[in-house]
This record gives sequence, structure tokens and C-alpha cells, in this order.
Amino acid sequence: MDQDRVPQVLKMHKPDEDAQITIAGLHIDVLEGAFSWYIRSLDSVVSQDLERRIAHLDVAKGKGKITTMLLVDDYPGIRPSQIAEVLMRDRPATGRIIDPLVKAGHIRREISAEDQRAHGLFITQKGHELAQEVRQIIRDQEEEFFDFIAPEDRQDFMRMLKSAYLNVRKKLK
Amino acid sequence: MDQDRVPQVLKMHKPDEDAQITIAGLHIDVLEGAFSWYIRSLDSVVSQDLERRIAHLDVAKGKGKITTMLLVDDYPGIRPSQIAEVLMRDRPATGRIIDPLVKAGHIRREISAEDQRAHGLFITQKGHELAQEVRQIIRDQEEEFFDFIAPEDRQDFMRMLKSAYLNVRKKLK
DNA sequence: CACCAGTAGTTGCTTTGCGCAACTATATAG
DNA sequence: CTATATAGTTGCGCAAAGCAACTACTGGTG
Repeated sequence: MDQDRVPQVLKMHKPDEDAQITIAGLHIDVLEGAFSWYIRSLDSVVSQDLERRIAHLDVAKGKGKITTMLLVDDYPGIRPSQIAEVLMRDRPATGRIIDPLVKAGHIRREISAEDQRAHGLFITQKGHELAQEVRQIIRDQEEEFFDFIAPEDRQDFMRMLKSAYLNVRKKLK
Repeated sequence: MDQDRVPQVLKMHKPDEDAQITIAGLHIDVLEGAFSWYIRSLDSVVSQDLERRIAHLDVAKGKGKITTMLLVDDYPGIRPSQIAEVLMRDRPATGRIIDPLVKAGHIRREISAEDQRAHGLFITQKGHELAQEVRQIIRDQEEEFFDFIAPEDRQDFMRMLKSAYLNVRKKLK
């Protein structure tokens, strides 16, 4: 078999990986064929790795802080409820993500001019710098942590994940 | 490029899905190109869906209970530390997953004959029935929740996820 | 055979995560 | 003017996860 000509992503799967795999020497029953198992397991490892990378920053310890920082940096005046929708969290949860970022001086809350109930969120200079740092960390993780996927194969995996994500979001509405 | 040779899963993605996507009308910055974003988001939705499906069972509310039930059903006498390795949790966490299953009468703990420090875990009749029910729920979710992936495409996505999972696990050791 | 380092599992503590209900303030429809 | 809906906050409770300390047992070594 001409292993060398097989695209990298496919090469990663030797024929025997399609046979039953074992985790720590154990078969995992129906979970071996379950998308949910792999997605859930991957999440756990990826999140741990990311958490390690941001441990020294104010966005550490919390799942939505990175997304929030980037959104506020990109959309001055964005409202918490919009962030909540992206994060798929309820408003209380989102408020509690924003609180420490405001306290740390990365984000400013202002009462919206058009709607006195709503807040507009704005990045500060300090916050903008943090956002830049965060962007680089995300890019680093993508490169370093997912280094086992050959550069030309990333597109394929990415497209599949993106499609799954978009489809799954539709299910929620 | 010979598009016809491209695996089916890639066909799911129309060209315009490769353009910038928006979530709730917003662009998500570098996260749009980040594996971690999609993996983490998918996890959240998949886990919620699974949680809903098992809400009426004793394996509800907890991430490792399903895996534990299946492992104990398949490997009579298995030890908590082995389960911990599969779950990638520490032993205290694993013990706390097992506790309620023992209390509910699905699993029996026995002191191992060879090693008096260790416990062997055994399924009960009630537990075996629960395991069967759980297997069906997992299969149902795979079919119903991931119904947007064409049957012939599932293999490809599965292989990529499996490969990512196996590679990522290696990173931990 | 006494000692000691290592391992299995448990308990306690702390921090975070996350959904729900209740509350205040404002907006909007009738 | 009143009723209903929406934006955001606060309080609460429960589950998750990491860490340290503890008990109990093992297996190797002097």
C-alpha cells in the first residue's frame, strides 16, 4: 500500500484504527462509534490546554471571557444580550462573565443612548491590548496543539467542524 | 483538483460556508478559524442534548456516569483507577461518579482478592438493564441529533474525530 | 521482620460553572 | 394609563474539577 501518497489526514487513520480502538486497554462499547464521545473528550483536552495558555491573563478561569473580549473589541457598543446569544448562555451567566472584565479595566459599561435599559460595552486601551494578546494565543494554540493535523488538511477538518456547528446551532432555534 | 475524489463530507459545505460566517449576526474574529471554538461549542450543545435524553435515568447529571456504567457492564471487576484513566479524571472525581451508581444499586463495590487496597466493580441486574437503556439512548442520539450528516458521510467525520482524539490523548502522556 | 516508598481509594475544601426564579428599570402596545 | 415584554442584575442551589491530606494496603530493602 502506498502510504506516502495518501493525504495526511487520511494517513493518520491506519486501517486498524477503523477496527476497535482501546482507551487505556479498554474497549468503550457503543461510545467508540459515537460522535458525542469524541466531541466531549476533545473539548475537555482542548479546554485544559487553552486554560493553561491563558492562566497568566485576566481572561483565565472562565469559558466565555475570550469570546467576550474579542466581540467587544470588534463591536464597540455591543450589548450583553448579543454576547449571550453567541455564547449560548443566559443573561445572568453572561453578566457574570463581563463583571470581572469591567472590574479589571478591560471593558467599560455605558447605558445605551437609544434604550435606557440596555448597556453598551466598550473596550479600553488596556482591554484592546489584552484582546491582541488573546488573538495570538488562540493562533498559537491552533498551530501548536493541533500540530498533528498537516497544514493542508486543516481545511478539511475545519470545514467539517464548522458545518456541524452551524447545523447544530440551527437545532437550538 | 479532482473534486470528485474528495470525500462526501466535504460536499456538505457549499463554497459560501468557507466565507466568513456570522453567529447571531456577529463575526467571531480569530475564533472563526479556531478548532477550539467549534469543538468547545459543539460539546456544549451535544452535552445539553444528551443530558436531556438521560434526564429521567440515574445516569443523569454527571459527565462520566454513562462511560462508567458501560465499562463496568463490559468489564466485571474493573477498578476505579482504570475508569479514571479512560475518563481522564483524577481518582477523587472518579470515586464521586461511582458513589451514586452504587447507592442507586447499579454497581457493587468489592474489595479485590489480589490487592486488598483495590476495589473491583460489578454490575447488578438493575445496572445491566440501565446499561442497555443507555446504549440505546447513545445510538438514538447519534442518529437523531447528528441527522444532518448524510449516512455515507458519517464515516469520514468519525474518522477525523477519532484521529484527533487519539492524537490529543497522546499529548497528555 | 521492620521499615519505607509507592499506590488505591476516600474525604474535605475551594473555585468555578450554570440554569432558574425573582427583582428593578425601561420600553412599547393598546 | 395600564399591561406586557425586554435588558440586566441578584440570589440560590447544585454540579464539576482540582488539590491536599488521610487511611489502608503492597512490595522492596536493609
